[in-house]
Amino acid sequence: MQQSRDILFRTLADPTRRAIFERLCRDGDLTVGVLTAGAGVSQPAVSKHLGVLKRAGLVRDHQEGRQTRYSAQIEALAPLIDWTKEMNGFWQSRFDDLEDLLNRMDQ
Amino acid sequence: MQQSRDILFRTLADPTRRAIFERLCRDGDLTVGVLTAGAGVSQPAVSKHLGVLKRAGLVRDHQEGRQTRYSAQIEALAPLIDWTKEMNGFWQSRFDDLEDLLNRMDQ
DNA sequence: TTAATTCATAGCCCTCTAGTTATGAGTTGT
DNA sequence: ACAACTCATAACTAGAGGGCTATGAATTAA
Repeated sequence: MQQSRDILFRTLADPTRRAIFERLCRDGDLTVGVLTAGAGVSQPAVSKHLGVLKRAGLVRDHQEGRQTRYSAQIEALAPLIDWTKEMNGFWQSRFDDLEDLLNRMDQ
Repeated sequence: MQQSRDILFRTLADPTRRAIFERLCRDGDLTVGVLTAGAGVSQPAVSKHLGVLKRAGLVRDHQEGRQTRYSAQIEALAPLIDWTKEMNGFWQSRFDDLEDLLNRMDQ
């Protein structure tokens, strides 16, 4: 849980990798060759990034002849959204506590 | 913009640093000493993390005698939320395009 | 004034990772 | 069968960054 959250943050921290994921969100189902063309790094580098993304659950792959097509798994972003909500919750709850205190002081 | 998004992701990627930010979201306004006590790393390490968080706009500091109090700036998470929305948007838009195509095929 | 406290900075080390080239495994076309 | 292609893996390098200790600057207490 915390582990997967960690992996997610670390995986998305690299700009090249994040760009690949963004591209897959936009354009759907792409081969390694197509992704390499627009990535600005070598094909092995792209493959490595895709491996990391896959282990984080952010992409899926399936073979199609001699090429591999990758697609984004948007649901894998859920822990990220949960985390921001949690932080907002902490924040809000502290605000509520303050309000409670002020109310009690009114009495 | 893209730059600040990058900085935000990289800043939140480190677990120790993220834990410090989480703590500040929960507990509000804390000194470096208090943060160090629960951080599991040395005080200089904590100070360095706080510096990184500050440059990312995620925390604010103000002097209070010889100690420095830090507090979370929850609004700084906005680019993160925007990004996830953007990814979801791409995803949804592709889904809509597919729907459009299917509708046109119906005619 | 002197001593103690609180934090930031400097300097160093060590690990982790993103990049590269080289190559191999699997697939398609001739 | 052989050549061309698509991608993954191996091996290596360089740089970034997170950790530490040591120390200095500023404030408070004795």
